[in-house]
Amino acid sequence: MGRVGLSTERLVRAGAELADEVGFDQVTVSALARRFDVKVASLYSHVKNSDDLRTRIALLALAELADRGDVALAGRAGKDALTALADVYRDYAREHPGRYAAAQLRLDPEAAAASAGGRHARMTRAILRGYDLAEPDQTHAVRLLGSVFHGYVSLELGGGFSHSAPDTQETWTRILDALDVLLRNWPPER
Amino acid sequence: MGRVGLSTERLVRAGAELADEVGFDQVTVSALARRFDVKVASLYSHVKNSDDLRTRIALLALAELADRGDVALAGRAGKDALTALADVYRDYAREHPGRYAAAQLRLDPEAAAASAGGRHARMTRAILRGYDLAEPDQTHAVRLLGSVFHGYVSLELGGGFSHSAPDTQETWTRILDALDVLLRNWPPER
DNA sequence: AGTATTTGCCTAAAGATTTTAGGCAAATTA
DNA sequence: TAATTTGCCTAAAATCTTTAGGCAAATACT
Repeated sequence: MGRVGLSTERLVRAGAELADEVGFDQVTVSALARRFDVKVASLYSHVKNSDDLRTRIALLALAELADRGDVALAGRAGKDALTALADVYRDYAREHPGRYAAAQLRLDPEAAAASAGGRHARMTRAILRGYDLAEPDQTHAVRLLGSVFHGYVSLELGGGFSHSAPDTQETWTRILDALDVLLRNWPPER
Repeated sequence: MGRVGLSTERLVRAGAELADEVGFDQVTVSALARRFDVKVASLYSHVKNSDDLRTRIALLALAELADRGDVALAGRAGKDALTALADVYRDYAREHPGRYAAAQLRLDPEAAAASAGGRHARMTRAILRGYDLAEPDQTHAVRLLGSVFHGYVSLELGGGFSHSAPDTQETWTRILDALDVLLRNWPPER
């Protein structure tokens, strides 16, 4: 039996696909080995252990998301940019639910530092350049946007908004309208 | 060896404690058996399987959260109610991270129907009685509030806001202020 | 080309978790 | 006190994780 050509790269990529197909928590070293028609032990030359595999998938997802964000933000500002980045998260989660779940994995400090997390924070902050917010309000707003993006996408994906009258696209549009208004009229500290 | 007095109740309760201590995804039938100093197989008389156990912990968490919400909302309206319910989620997540994670478990339709999910939706809608929102805007607002509550709490818990200048309590307060303003001036469809 | 070395996937094996089946003794009921 | 139910047990199979050591294919060197 010749060599299949395993590599950390390929394993992580296949792991991400597997996650999208069966759910991130069903991603297992064994399942991945089956997918390559290879014995389980063979994977341990390319990946430290199960946790390492999952962390790498999370890092891949975060990087892919950041890449999409960069593209979406290029040449946009204000509400245009807000909508574009918001849609990046929502669309990615719908296209790649397993990867999106992976991106939510709690990373240890080391992995977190090496992750695209910083890029995400910078992208959100870039959006706010189109609005007139000084610190610390800008940070408050960054956190609000992060919360809404993540919260909405995660609830929608989890079916929290199912069986409901106004469809979720409509709500999404109106929420982004509302956030735009809010950012243009950010209430001062009282 | 006599009987320890296992029951579904006690197992689920202990499972919730275990989740808070070691994380929801580390909650395992085996670990629970060890905690009761009992053989693993003994648990299977009280719980169908691992999934059943986890689902029951999720249902417990959702019910506890709803109970706290009821108490918090009693006699409150408007921004007072908004803040009270928001704090219920945030405080619960901080006190019981494992349970909060459990509450995020994706339930199958049957379990979802039997869950306190409906109570949560009703509580959020109750808050909006203090604001002047007709359908479908009310539903949009319900979804926005749910997104912010869940998104913020989940990001804060995951350390997404760490190493940061304005502390998270400050941001939380300002976000609730902002939501209050937004709900009082909900932008019409354009 | 021929040899040496590294690399990649394998077999073997141990430990853990999940789950089912069937048994015996303690608790409950008659 | 006898009969029945109930609760925890032992046994065992299936799956997953992980480590150790082996052999052959790919790569590098003379």
